[in-house]
Amino acid sequence: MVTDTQFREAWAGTADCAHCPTRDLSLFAHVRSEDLLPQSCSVNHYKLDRGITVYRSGERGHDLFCLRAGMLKLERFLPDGSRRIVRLVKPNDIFGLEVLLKPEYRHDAVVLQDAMLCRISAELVHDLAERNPVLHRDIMDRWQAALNEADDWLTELVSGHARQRVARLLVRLCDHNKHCSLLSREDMGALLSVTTETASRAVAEFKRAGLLEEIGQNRYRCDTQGLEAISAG
Amino acid sequence: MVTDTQFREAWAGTADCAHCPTRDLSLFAHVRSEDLLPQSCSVNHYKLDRGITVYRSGERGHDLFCLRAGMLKLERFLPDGSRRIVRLVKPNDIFGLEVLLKPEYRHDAVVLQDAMLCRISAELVHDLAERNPVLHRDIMDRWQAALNEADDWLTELVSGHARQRVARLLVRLCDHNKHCSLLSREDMGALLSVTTETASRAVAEFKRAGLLEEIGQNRYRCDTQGLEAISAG
DNA sequence: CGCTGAATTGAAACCTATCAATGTATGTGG
DNA sequence: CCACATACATTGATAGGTTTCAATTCAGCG
Repeated sequence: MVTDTQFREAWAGTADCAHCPTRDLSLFAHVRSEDLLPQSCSVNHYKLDRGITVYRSGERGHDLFCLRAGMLKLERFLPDGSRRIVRLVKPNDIFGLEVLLKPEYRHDAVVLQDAMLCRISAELVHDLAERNPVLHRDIMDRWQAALNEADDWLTELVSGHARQRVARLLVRLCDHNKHCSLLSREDMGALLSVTTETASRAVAEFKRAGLLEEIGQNRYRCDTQGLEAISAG
Repeated sequence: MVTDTQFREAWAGTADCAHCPTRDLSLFAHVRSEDLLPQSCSVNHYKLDRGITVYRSGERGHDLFCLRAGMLKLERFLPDGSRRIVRLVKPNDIFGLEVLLKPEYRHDAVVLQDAMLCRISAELVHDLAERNPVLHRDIMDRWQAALNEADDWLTELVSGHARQRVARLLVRLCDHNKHCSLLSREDMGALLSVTTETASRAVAEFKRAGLLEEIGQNRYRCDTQGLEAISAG
């Protein structure tokens, strides 16, 4: 987990939520601006490098997070030690919501791409919700969003042949320009319930077929049409 | 879906939520009793037979449900027509929560074992929440419960060999007496991402090995220890 | 008693996991 | 700057598991 010391080192400033450039996309979109002034709304943000674990499953904690940039994975461990990624966190997603109910995290949260994130205490959220009942709805929206994502995965990413799953994942990773950064093959495996080698074979095959074209350091241009054709079977 | 006519036929009475025998386990556990009197809290309950579809994915709706007895599945369809079960609903679980945010269901909800359920309008929940802020917390608890279930499935039921998955499912289906009713092999397949035949082979093997002993019409006594050994690999 | 749908079983083709080896990029110390 | 170590990706070969397609058995029901 990130220790207090590490948080201090990774500290990137105090957030000014009332004037957040992406406030409309944040959890506090509908909270009154006067409730978000720094004196009553204390939120810090941090820059965390790839590989850092923000929190671990079972660990006690009172903060939830909003990812501003980069990417994270939420993962769980099985009794036999194997690992499964259950969600990817993208910019403007909230993670660690579970601390609103119980001060304990339910996943390991690990940075996949250098991240910028806001740390928000559960207490603050509860206080704001009391004065801004509309926030309850926004919180529920976030919960539903997480559930939708989980359901999507259950339907799309764990059924069908390995190459279909990999293709579906790649399509999901693409941005609006059809560009994407790949996960490590091991992470792909942990996400799709296949082995590292199988994930690697599928990716390599897509590269050879020209469906993935390298345009930089782990940046690829994707032939989303072709990949979708494979997704469908 | 269940039409209004069918709901009328399946109608089993008006619920008296204030005196519900399982109120402590219900969504309204912490709502003031005076707010649950029949004149202000209109909830009907229904008896639905196996095979009935309560609602369909994409269908418009304003009611959520609490399952009192029996079992349901929540399923989704993939573009290619294949089917995946993403959750099982057990007594005292809430389903259809998503209508609190948007009047549209996100799964097909189908009765697996003859069910008794309460139908609660989203409007009622919103009204009660306004007067009983504590209800917000209970709603979030339900959302988190659904998410936990989804995550559990993502970690346990879709990884490992087919016989492991079937074994894990059977353990989950067992009640406190180690008794359970099996799903159809087709449903098991849709739930575990394996084919009907593979699910059947695993179940048949467990029967032969004495891990499942038939004690009645689709009722089995399970050797949970043995099944857990198989779950582990 | 035959009908129907579900469960089971068999055999072959196919796919994936496994184990092992090779290739490739990055970073470190001499 | 190069040699080397390390981590990760890729590839190959084989064993093993799952799907597929087909046939058979079984159970409930009119």
